[in-house]
Amino acid sequence: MTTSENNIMTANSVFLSVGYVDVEATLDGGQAFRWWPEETGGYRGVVGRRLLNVSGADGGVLVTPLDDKGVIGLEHTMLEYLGQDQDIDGFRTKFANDPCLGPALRGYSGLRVLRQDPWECLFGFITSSTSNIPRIKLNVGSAAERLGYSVGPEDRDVTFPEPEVVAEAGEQFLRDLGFGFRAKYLIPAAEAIASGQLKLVDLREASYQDAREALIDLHGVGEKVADCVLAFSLDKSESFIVDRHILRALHKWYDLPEKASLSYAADWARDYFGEHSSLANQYMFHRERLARRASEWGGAHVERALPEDEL
DNA sequence: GTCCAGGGTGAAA
DNA sequence: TTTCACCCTGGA
Repeated sequence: MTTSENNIMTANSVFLSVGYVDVEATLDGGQAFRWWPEETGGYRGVVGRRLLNVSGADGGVLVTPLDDKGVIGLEHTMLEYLGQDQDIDGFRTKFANDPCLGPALRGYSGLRVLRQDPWECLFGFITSSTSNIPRIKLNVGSAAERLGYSVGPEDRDVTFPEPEVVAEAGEQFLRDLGFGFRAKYLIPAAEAIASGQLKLVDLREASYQDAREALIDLHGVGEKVADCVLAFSLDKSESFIVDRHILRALHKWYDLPEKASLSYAADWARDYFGEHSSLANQYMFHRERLARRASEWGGAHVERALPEDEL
């Protein structure tokens, strides 16, 4: 990873000169589930063992430690977490004239694909099955509060519990926290990782296909969840996540066969977007969400001609 | 109060 | 390939 010399470290915070980042959409937009807005601005969360506030700043982000460990190491940690080594410039250039992404990229450049801890990411997306973001945050947050290690004054200021601890807690514990049927998937997954049967971090070095198959071998991990974990924690920028919203977007903007299944659509998109699939995926998802919100507000019909000033 | 959707998966038809 | 149960929370 290259660290920009324009990053500025002071006693209380680190400014990362990484260009404009939409902190809300990136940290609290469905990639990660343990970032919370603070009344004083920015988002509060834990990365590794560090309790942080991350806020948007002119030309980058400002990272402020909320624990007593100072700023040492934060630059490296957060550049990595924010996916700064991804080929954002190449992506922007290559798809500048794309029917869906072109307009989005011209008016909007603040999305990043996070590089999270693989275990926390896997836990979060197994939990996401037939759920919604508020509930996922509720579930993941409560499990972390009960099982994680405290690194700050608030209940939420905890590290994510190790797989051993989750495995030890057991299925009924998670059911009592409101995980529902997902509890019976999470415990075996925790056991597989705790035992070393599945070495998650090693999948960063594996091919996309091999890593994907290894994840899908876990009960409760299908193609969608696997692609989320691959994109958001295992360095697989060729991963493209297809849910029903993305499928609709693909039909709207591209010449996709009428009756394409989710699986077919994902293959098509990976072929089309290549190594930029995960970035394309985030921009498409965000654009679709903005359009949906706009229509829910009873406002302008933005389904077809998306006004660039709303991007 | 009821109804329903929510960034799915696995098993059975 | 399609259908259905699986849990449960918040909003309509």
